[in-house]
Amino acid sequence: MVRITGKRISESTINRLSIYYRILESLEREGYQTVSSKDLAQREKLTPAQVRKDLSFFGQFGTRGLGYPVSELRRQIAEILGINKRWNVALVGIGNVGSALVSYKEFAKQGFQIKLIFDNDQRKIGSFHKGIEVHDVKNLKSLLNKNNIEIVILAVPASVAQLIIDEVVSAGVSAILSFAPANLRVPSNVTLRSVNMAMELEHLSFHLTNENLYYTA
Amino acid sequence: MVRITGKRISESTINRLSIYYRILESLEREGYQTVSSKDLAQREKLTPAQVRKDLSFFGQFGTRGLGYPVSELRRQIAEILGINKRWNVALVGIGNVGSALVSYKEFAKQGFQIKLIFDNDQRKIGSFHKGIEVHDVKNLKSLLNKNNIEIVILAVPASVAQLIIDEVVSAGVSAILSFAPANLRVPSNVTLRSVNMAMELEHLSFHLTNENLYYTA
DNA sequence: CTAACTATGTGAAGCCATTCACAAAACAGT
DNA sequence: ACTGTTTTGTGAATGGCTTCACATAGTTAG
Repeated sequence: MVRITGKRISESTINRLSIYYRILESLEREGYQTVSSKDLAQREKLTPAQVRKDLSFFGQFGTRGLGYPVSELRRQIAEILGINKRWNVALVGIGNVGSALVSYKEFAKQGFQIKLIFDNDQRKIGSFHKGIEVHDVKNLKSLLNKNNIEIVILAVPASVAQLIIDEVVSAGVSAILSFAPANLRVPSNVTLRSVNMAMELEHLSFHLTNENLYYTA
Repeated sequence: MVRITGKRISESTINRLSIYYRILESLEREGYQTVSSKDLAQREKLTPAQVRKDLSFFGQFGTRGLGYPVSELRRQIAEILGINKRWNVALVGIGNVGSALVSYKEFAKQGFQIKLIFDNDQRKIGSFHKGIEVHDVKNLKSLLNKNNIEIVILAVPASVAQLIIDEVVSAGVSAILSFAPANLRVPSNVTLRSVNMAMELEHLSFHLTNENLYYTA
């Protein structure tokens, strides 16, 4: 899908970069100086070739005969993933899921800073969550622009998700993370990631339901 | 990966079954009797061939020249996904994320019933959430067995996630949904789905960071 | 400095999911 | 009943991701 200097980078490769990043964080804490593609692969259930191929899309980071420099590679992956900078995030919908997300420490740790919260419930508008004021969703577009919001997190009911997405897109935001249990559409220049917990559970129940049939050759 | 009567079913096919299911729910509400693979595909951005191939793994549900019967197909997919029955679910970790999950109505709607909650915080143990008592995680294994828990949802810090997974697995549970931002391991007979919100955001920041380079041929 | 070893980087091969294309089957109108 | 149209179901072709395999290059020990 994605190309960088002429090469196509698959979504799975990006996923694995996130995984490598976490492993490298651990290795750094554990005091390792270098790590081989073999060791890196063993920590997950991947092949060494996969690790090398993934990294090769972005440059040459290793030393033959020695492996990859742990700290340096971690830094490089952070740069590739864009998590070495700060991102301005807005959250739409401060119900159960939204509240949990505001308190989710992992976000801030990685540079994702929630700057604005929106809701359409008059009782919530004006209240504060973790020091952030809840704004009326009517002012969504103008406030997104004024605050240079780059990423929007959606924690709203499925029924209104598409409406809000359209507005967010028209405000020029091109990265959206949705928690609505709905199938949503965005233009091709916008990246939408969708976490659908119901779908995850359906995967599990599928496997539970069909586990005795997996190998019915 | 998965085989049913000799055919390999990919994870993506299962994902799409969930999607078809939601579309069919809508179509049913809208009063449609039948739907063609073409119409079904158009609602998502899929090809008609994809829809037909996905369904063909599980049987023949359509009528040539006419299409698929909406209600009947929805019912059939529900059966394939195993969401026509009730599942006993336990939740481990009743922090921010855990609390949101307990209140998440979509779960119950699909037959996923949270029967037990666990935590290791003495202040939380004995309290109630939506009518469900919080138990000491020390009693995890015995209570999972006693209550015939089939699915476990993990909303615990990354640092303890693997420990709890190991215990859950040893209790005989073979379906786990984790919200811990960690890379986790399970035996091959256990299905683990992992929702890692930090990874989702990293995807977004990758795309934001590299969007000007996508087509640098 | 040399020899033996280790591990990267990458073209080629293999494999798996998606798409194509068409025969088969049912519908609809006459 | 017949003809033309619609749409499924599926083997074959395609395309893309993963794995293989090896040349290359750097390390380590003597």
